[in-house]
Amino acid sequence: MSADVDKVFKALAAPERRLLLDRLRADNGQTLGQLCQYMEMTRQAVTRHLKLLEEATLVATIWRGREKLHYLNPMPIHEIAERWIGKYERGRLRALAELKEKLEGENNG
Amino acid sequence: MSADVDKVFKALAAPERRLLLDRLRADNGQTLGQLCQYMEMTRQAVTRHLKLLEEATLVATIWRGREKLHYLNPMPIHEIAERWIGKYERGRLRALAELKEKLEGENNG
DNA sequence: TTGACATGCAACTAAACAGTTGCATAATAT
DNA sequence: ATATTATGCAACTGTTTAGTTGCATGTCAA
Repeated sequence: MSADVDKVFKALAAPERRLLLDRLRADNGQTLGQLCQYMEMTRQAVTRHLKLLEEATLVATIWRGREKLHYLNPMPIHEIAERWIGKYERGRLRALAELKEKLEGENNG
Repeated sequence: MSADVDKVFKALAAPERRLLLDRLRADNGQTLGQLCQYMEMTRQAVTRHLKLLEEATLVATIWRGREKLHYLNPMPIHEIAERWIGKYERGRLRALAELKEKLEGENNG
């Protein structure tokens, strides 16, 4: 059901791929050709980035004739926010206070 | 103020580094030696992972004598949740519905 | 049915990354 | 003072990743 967390994190690690997601968020259902317009690299390179996004299930595709439409799937990002980042949000202030105290204490002592 | 987003995403991309963060979350302020116990690699390799986490400001360190203490800084994760993931959460259901509709439509048509 | 177009697939290259080994330095303990 | 401990730094290696070029395939339009 949920995409492999590691694939999602790895897919999100490259700014080029985050840009592709941003473009789909702004205008969903774009073709490869359209997405290439924003990218400073060959079509084939863009294809690879999209493949990684697809394998992380961050993007789903549909063929329409000879065109391939790309759709954003926000679920994996949602799941990371819920399950992984949420874990770090709980106790965030505690950790921050602890960190601040330590840093200040060591500097003065 | 806020860490470079790209560094944070890249730092989070490796499961080894996420494990280190998990260990610090469970027990903050550990030394390099302690952190090495959880990792199946040399001390020097762990040092590099910690360096990347530190450069992403996900970890802050203090020297205590010859020991280096490592503290989790949850702020960058918080900021990513707020500024980046939040952007995708807004309109999440819209995007999901749109995706579902497209997928089903094309399969039947 | 031919030409243009949208895309896929594969081989290659260059750069980035993760890990190793070996040696150096500084703090602690005896 | 000396040995031990905790760590840093640098060179090297193997693997992964990002990008390129070239060619193949299928769809659409004239």
